[in-house]
Amino acid sequence: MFPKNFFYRHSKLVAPDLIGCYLIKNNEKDQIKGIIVETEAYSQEEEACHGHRKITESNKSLFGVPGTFYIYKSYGIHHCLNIVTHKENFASGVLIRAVMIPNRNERLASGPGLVTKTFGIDISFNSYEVLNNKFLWISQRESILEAKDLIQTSRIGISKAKNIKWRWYLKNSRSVSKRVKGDRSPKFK
DNA sequence: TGTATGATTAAT
DNA sequence: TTAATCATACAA
Repeated sequence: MFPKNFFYRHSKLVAPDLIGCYLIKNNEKDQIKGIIVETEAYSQEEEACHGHRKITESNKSLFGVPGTFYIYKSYGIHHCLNIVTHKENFASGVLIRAVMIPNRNERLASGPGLVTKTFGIDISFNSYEVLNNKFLWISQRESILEAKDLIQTSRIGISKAKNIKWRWYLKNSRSVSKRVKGDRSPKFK
């Protein structure tokens, strides 16, 4: 289980800790399970965060209780899944960018819009609890990951605060959306 | 009321 | 590199 205050920390601390954890969804007849291999942290104090400017109807769940979901629609097409972190009434969260198949280094969903598409996650999960959730939840990873297992780099697809390195991914995973130059992990075919 | 713009993806 | 696509934010 997660420590009591796991999500009550800065998003830049929670994001790397979510790598290796399981994202699980129960459907009527089956269950889908993946290992999180890529995350990004966002926080009110920097410009790329949706809540940097002010609270609105669409971003208000990002200001919610840590340990709940923040889901938004991107480019009018894709849903993106976040876990709210840090503290209430403060915009902060971790974007789940890629997930791989458990026990096999194979692609399940590489890209935030594909994660929600693969799992069938839409806005209806917005602001629901991450733990103690019967339909969609996250469970703790089984093994300890060390810093050498992760690559830390800058976030993708943003126009502001590009210098901040708040993106993490599992080294050697075939299910990452984009690798840094020089990372020679085998590409998924 | 009008316009610009994404925490993207897939195809070129 | 670019089109697709649309709700939202913000200006006027």
